Amino acid sequence: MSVVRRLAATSTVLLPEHKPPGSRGVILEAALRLFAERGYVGASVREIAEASGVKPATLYAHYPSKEHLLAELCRVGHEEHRRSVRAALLNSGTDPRDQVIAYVRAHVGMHTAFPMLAVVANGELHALSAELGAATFELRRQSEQVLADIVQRGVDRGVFDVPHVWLAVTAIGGMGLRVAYWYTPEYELDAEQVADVYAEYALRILGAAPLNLRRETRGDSS
Amino acid sequence: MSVVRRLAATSTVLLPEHKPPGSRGVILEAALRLFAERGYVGASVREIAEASGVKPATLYAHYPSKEHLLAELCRVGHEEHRRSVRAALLNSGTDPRDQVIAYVRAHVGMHTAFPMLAVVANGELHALSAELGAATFELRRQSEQVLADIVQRGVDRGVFDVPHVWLAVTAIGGMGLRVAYWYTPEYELDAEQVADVYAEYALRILGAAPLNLRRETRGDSS
DNA sequence: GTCTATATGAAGATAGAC
DNA sequence: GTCTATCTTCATATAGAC
Repeated sequence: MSVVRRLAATSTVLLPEHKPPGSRGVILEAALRLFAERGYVGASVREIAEASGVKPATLYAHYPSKEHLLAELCRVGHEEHRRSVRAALLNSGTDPRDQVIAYVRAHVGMHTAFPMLAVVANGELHALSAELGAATFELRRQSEQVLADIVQRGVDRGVFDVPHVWLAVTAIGGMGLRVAYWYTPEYELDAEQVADVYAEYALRILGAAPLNLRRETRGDSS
Repeated sequence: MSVVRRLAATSTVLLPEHKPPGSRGVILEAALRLFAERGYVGASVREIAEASGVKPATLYAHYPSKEHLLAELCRVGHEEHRRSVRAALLNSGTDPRDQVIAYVRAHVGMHTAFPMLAVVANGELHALSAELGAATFELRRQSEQVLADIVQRGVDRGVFDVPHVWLAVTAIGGMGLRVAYWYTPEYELDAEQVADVYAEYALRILGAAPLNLRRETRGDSS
């Protein structure tokens, strides 16, 4: 028995739209939990099968290999991330500050809503072969670029003021990534509140005029 | 062959003071590299032995088990982190802003100087049994608490203004942790510059009056 | 699709010579 | 301390009946 869990979350949380029907979906969900808790290499096909209520051989009727299970989870995770960020940006207007708020709320929201998916998709991507991982890797690169473009546009307009654009992107992206490891629904703040606070921190990193929480705590809206 | 490396760094960087003399040290360093690149479960005793230039059985003359190798690396990593933060705080005076700068520079500096050690000590700690991991886990808890105390003290003095103290700690700590995964000595900024920029971002998260980089870019020092 | 049974290799660890 | 040789268990994956 280990001294610390790899992540705090205990429920799998894989949406119906992420999950194929029947045994295929049950197996995928079991793999998600075990990959998240023990890592890709540390979770065995036997364990995944047992957690799915089938025998190990049955698994190979649905997925050609354990690696294909990981590839599907990485793909689903990054697609959920992209879907969430895109939807948020479509509702955010043209102000770079609003766009950062939208991006960070979606980014953090994905990591609180699907912590296991985020841990696996980000933290186990390296275990995929070039063939199975290339598509997902490209999705990840694009997600970073979207934020970088927003930040750069804000800098160009004089709305943001940062010592280094790319380091702001790594800082904002990195603090959001980590949320998947410690967040649980039992946390004193709910996911919305965490996302709001992190969005405020992102704006502060960017040297942007405060929009959000400060309005409530100080009453000095713009 | 994988599509992405788990971390960008390629050199092991284990200081003489971290490393026992003789074969014991060579084995520890080989384990560090392999645990960092493939994870604890993904690196085999055979590989570690081969990378050390010894046979697998020889390894057991120095460490009672593979898990003991990981335990030593986790301990060394967290002790280096504590040592670095302590030294920085002893030179930082009593102003919470200076203390945050000192903490973040040391925190980020540890993650740029010893990326493999940081990745293993943080990212593989969960693989340790309660018995072997308890001491290291306590070190990690204390490190977080040190930052939390600094932030709380700044808030109490009215120097910092944050919507949520603990979320500021997770944000600042988390963005620093991630540095170990992407930083290499070939990066366009050197480690000092990265640490400085991240310290500035931490101050901004905390709503502190700018001290550092702004002075150089704007000339409005306090 | 799911099973039983198993092939094949690699894992962590140990015995005992030198 | 280091080696050769090996024990035992577990890994991923497959064959073929139902």
